[in-house]
Amino acid sequence: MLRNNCLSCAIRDRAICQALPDAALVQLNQMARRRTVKAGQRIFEDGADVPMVANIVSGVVRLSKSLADGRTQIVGLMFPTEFLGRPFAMGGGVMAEAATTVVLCSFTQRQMEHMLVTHGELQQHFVRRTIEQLDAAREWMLLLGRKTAIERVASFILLCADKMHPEDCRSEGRAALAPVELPLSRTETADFLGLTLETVGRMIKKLETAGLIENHSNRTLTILDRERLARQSEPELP
Amino acid sequence: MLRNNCLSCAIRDRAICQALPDAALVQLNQMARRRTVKAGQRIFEDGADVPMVANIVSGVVRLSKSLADGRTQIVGLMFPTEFLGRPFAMGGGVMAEAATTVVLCSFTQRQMEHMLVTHGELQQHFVRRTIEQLDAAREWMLLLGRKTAIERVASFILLCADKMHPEDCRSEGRAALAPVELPLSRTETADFLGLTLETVGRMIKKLETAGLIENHSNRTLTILDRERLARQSEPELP
DNA sequence: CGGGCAATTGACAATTATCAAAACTTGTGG
DNA sequence: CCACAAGTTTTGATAATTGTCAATTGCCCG
Repeated sequence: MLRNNCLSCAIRDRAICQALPDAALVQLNQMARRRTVKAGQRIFEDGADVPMVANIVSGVVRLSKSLADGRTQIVGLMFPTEFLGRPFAMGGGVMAEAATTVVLCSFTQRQMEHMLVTHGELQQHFVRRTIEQLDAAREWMLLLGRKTAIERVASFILLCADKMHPEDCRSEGRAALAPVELPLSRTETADFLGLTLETVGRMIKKLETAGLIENHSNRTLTILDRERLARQSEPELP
Repeated sequence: MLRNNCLSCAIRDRAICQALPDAALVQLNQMARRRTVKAGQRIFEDGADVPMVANIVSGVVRLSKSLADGRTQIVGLMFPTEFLGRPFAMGGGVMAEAATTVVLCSFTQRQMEHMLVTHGELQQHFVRRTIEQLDAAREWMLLLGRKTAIERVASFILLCADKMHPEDCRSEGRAALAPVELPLSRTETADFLGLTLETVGRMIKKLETAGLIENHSNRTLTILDRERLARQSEPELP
C-alpha cells in the first residue's frame, strides 16, 4: 500500500527522484512521508532526535544562523524541487524554518543514506544539488561582502522572480511579467541581505521611484523593467 | 612504475584518500600528478580545458569571485588535506589561486569521477568534504552579513591559527602559542572579510593595543590571549 | 643602498544603522 | 461587514561605522 504516489508527484522529474526509474520509485514510496509545515514553523533544528531529509514539494524554506546576541543571517532559501538535509553528515549549526507554508516529502536520514548508497545515479544527483547549494552560498558571499544596499535588494528581487517563475527568465525585454511573491517579510529580507529592514524598505522605494518595479501589497511586486533591474543588481563591464 | 608514493604521502590519512585501503592506492598512484604552484599563480579558472581536481598537500589556496567593476570577494580558503575541485559538476564561477606556494596532488576530473563511482567510501568522504565546505561558506555568510569589522578580523586570525596549528586549539588558556602565519596580504584579507585594507589594518592594531595579539612582520603575529580574542570574534550570551 | 610594492596613518565623506513615531496591513470577533 | 488590535512597514532625523583619498612610512630584494 502506497502512502503517496511518487509516480504522479508534482516534482517527480525535477527533484533528485528524477534519477530513479519508475521501478525504483516503489521503494521510495514506502519510505516517503508527506508533511505540511505552516509558515514560521521550525522544520528542523541542529541535533534533532531523528535526523531527517526532505524534498521540498511546495513553498519556501529558509536556513538561518545566529550569533548569541540575536543577530541573524539567513544563509539559504530553498525552493520547490530542492533537497533539504544532509545525508552522511551532521550538524552545520543551521536552523530550517518554513518561510511560507511548505509541503515536504520527507525521509529519515538513514533511509535516504540507504537509497543513495544503493542507487548510484541518485547519489550523483545529490552531489550535484549539494554543489549547487555551495555555489549559491558563494554567490551570496559576494553579495554580502561586496554589493551595495541597492544592488543587494535588486539581486534579491531577481532571485525571487527567477525561482518562482523560471519561465520568465527567458522571455525578452519588458513584456508584462507576472507579479513576484516575496517569500520573506522585511525583517527576514534584511536578515538575508545583511541589512536593516529600514534600508531594505528605502531601497525598494528607490527602485519603485526609478520605475524599475511596482510595489503592490507588502509582499507582492511587479518587475517593470527586468533589464535595468538586472543592471542595478550588479555593475556592467566598462 | 609509480610517479608518486601515496603510501608515504604526508596527508595519506587526512585527505579523502584515507577512505581507501592500501591496496586501492596503487590505482590512485597511477593517476596522481604532483604539482607545485607558486604564490599568486592561478590554479584553475572556470571552464578550463582539462577540468581537474586535487588534494592540497601543502600551502593555502584561495577561491574568489568578482564583479565586473573589480570588486572581489574571497569565498573560500583551502588548507592542506582539503579537496579542491568538483567532480560531477562544472563551473561555479570561482577562480582558484595559490595564496602561498602550494603543492597539489592532482587528477583529471574524469579520473576522479571514476574513482568515486568505483569506491563507495571515497564517494562518501567526498560528500562529507563538500558539506564541510558548505558549512564553512555559511559560517562566513554570517560573518559577512552580521559581524562588525573587529569581530571579522578576530575571527580571521582565529581561523588561520586553527587551520595552521590544529594542536593549539586544545591547549588551555594563555600558554605560549606558536606564531600565526597569515596566508593573505592586507588586500586579500580585506577581500576575504568584506572590508577595506585600511579597516583591516586598523582593527589589527586595535587588537594589538588591547593586548590580545602581537604583530610581528606583516604576515606574522602571535596570539597573546586566545580566550579574549575568541570573545572578540563573536558576542557571548548575556 | 636604493627602488618598489605593501602597510600605516590621518582627515574627511558617505553609506548604512539606530531610534522614534506615524501610517498602513492583516486578521479577528462582534 | 465593520471596528479594532497587533504586527509590519514606512518615514524622518540623527549617529556611527566603515569607506575613500592622499601622504608617509616601512619592508623586502635585487
